[in-house]
Amino acid sequence: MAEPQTRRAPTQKRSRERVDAILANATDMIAQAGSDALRMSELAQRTGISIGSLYQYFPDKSAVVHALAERCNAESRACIAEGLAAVGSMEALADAFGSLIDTYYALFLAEPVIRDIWSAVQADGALRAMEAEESRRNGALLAARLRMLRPKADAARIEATALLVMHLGEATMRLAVSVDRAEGDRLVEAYKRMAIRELTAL
Amino acid sequence: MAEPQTRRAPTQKRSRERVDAILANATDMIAQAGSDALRMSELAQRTGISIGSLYQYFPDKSAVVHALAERCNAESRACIAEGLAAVGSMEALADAFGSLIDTYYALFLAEPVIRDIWSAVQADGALRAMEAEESRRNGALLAARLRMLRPKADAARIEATALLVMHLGEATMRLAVSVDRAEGDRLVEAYKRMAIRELTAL
DNA sequence: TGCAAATATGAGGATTGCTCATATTTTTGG
DNA sequence: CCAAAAATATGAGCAATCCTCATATTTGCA
Repeated sequence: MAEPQTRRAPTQKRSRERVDAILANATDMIAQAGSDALRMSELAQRTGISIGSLYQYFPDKSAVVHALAERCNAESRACIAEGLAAVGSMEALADAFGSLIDTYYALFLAEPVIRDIWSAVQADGALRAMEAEESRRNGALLAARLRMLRPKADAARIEATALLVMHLGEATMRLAVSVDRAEGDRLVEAYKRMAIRELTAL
Repeated sequence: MAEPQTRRAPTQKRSRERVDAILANATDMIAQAGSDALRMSELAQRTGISIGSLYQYFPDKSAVVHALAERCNAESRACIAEGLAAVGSMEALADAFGSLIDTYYALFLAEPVIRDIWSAVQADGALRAMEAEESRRNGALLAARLRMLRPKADAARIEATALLVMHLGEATMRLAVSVDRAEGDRLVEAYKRMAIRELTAL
């Protein structure tokens, strides 16, 4: 573990502010020109620091993208954990899952840059693996609830279903925000129907 | 249309052979070292041609990846078109769809490099858009059949469902080939159940 | 055969991630 | 309060890589 994203732990206040400024500027750049357009030299210039200082905080470009992705992941992880926290029945799970998807979708719509950050992640081999891990973690979260609610069901099947449902949820979001709003809504609705039916059928 | 992937149309036999050799070597390189490791200079060297010649056939690196992806897309497009060709009832559609997925899955398992080519596509902004187009085309193929079989159903909903089912099929494949075989099989089975249920419910 | 068009070549221009020797600022110890 | 040491900042420049273009070679054709 150690320090996967920042080179030196930003202990001083100035350091933390600087890391925040770097990430904010990186987000702006990606939002404005797409994930392909993130240039380390420009990022340093925008932040008002030298290229060397930028590399003092982030060991490489990948780490900047990683940090951005980690923020998104943390946010959605929190959504998921909170949404599933107090679920005690299959009906409650279906409801919770449905509003979870709605929240997640709203988040994607409100922050279109999330999609571009995802693209940036996909462009980097190491980060793709990290993202797969994240998917698996979210699947495990859902699987844990399902095992509680369906103690008789086959554990492996629960595991696979939970992973699939989460993974396809992400895929649906990315598709939904890339089409016009009305169709995006229909896609999300269809996904919710499918997913909830599959979960309750376990 | 014109010539989206090769700079000059390979009219002479030598040219066609050369293009094939380039693509074969590109496939090998991606298979061996991942999609990040495709170097134009190395590709030229392996093929036994100069870097300049390589650029005579492909306007840029993106075009090489595009050509590879186009081959995969053509193959799966053919699968889909063939599989859905003679479908006359909803039951037949369900069957056809099921074995379509099986075929597609087998293709992915047999050619793991397909996944890496997909990664390479994702790493390029323009190619991502191309891939979205492809997804939409496949969705349209399925939607056409569905409109025949369900003339009363809402066209927009059919459209959205078909697109979603196709898109999630691709997402499922990518996930399934990245985990161990037994779990991959379970994921594909779960997806088939979900998708067929959603289609027949239209 | 001889000329024109097509094709091949690879040195080098341009871009960009990243390093490292040096300079500056901050902290610490007396 | 000062000097030494530690931490941080700087940006010229290295290395890797994509791609161009002026030149050389090969091919097709009259």
